[in-house]
Amino acid sequence: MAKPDQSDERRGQFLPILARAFAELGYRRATTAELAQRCDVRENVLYRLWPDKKAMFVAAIEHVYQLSAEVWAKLLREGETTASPAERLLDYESDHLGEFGLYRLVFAGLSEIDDPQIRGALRKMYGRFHKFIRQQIVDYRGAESGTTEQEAAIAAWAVVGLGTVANISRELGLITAPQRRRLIGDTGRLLLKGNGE
Amino acid sequence: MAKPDQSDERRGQFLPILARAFAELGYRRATTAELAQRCDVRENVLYRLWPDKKAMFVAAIEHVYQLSAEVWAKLLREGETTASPAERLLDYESDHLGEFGLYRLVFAGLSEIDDPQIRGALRKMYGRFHKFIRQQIVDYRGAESGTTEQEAAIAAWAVVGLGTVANISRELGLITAPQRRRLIGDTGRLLLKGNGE
DNA sequence: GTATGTTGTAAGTGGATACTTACGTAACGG
DNA sequence: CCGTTACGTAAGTATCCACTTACAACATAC
Repeated sequence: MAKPDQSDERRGQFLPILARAFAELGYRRATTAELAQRCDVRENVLYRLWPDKKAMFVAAIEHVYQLSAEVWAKLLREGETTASPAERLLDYESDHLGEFGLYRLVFAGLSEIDDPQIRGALRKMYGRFHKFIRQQIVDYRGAESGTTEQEAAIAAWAVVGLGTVANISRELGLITAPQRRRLIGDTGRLLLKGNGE
Repeated sequence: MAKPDQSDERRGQFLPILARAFAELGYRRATTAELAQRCDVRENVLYRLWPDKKAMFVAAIEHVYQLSAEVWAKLLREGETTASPAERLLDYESDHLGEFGLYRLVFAGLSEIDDPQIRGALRKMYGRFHKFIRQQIVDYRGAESGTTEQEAAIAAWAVVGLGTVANISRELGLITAPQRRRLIGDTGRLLLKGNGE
């Protein structure tokens, strides 16, 4: 009887813009007025698509994680024989670390960590990220290495820490690009292998 | 001619309270009204001690870093012979990780990273933290190991990442206390040793 | 004692901000 | 073609917050 609901399409259209705004400005400074302006609409248009600002932020985190996950999955599928999948991931991130601004969204979220919804979104995101890396470690080491789930999980957290500190030190201008590449590439391989037995 | 200026004492008295407030609430949500209430004074009393809210935050970061640094220095001085200083630090942090809330202040600061003053304070803090750890690594490995400054610096960043991710995953409830201890203790030792040669 | 500067109390201000309401318009289905 | 519903624009509101101002009480140096 009336115009068909195109809310989903519009959400998909605005999400990259919202994600970029939150990544650039942080949660508080990304005001709803600013968000609307960047989307080239009025504020209430955004409020028709999401119940509140928090929901926009949570959706942005989801969106950016999906983007990263797709890139990694593609990287794993396009199997070159020169290196193991895990090493290919490391080499890729050595050069493209955080290109979607995922970490800046995480930083923005961490300062709102007391909010249950934001906390939940971060938990989910970190949980999936960690699980993905842990699987890569298990695959890399192979069944005969005797690596326990526990050991792989801990090594995976260390790798996540590597990515996090690489982003922080880059944001603060405390590390050069070659150092960052060595940090991820070399230290990443060290963590990948583990302590040998 | 008048009352002597006791500003320094008062700043010292308020700083721990401010640091705790910023750590608990984050930068934006720690309003000046809240800060004043926790210090049991009016807002303008704080504004007589610091020019603005940013200066209070920067001072809080300094304060908390000093606290942590003093604890570590004491730990190094009280030399037990059972383990190397670096290992003692790791073991200590395995149990007392982030007890002064330094990381929560860092998270609060990271979302305000575009502000030059806050960025500067974080830079300084991270720089000194990293330098301290790097020195521990150099001392641990010894001159005969052939470890370059570069290698020690990169390993030190990895250790900082370990602490960072340990705090994040703890905040998000994604890691248990024993796992955290192994993450810092075991993986910390792996990074301390490096790749063997 | 008194001039001088410090400390405490109380109230306020200007601006920002998340979110809402009201209303005109246009597109689709029957 | 017409009723229903989505969509766009504009204005508004209530609240919050960093920071200020005005002023009284008080302690010290001389």
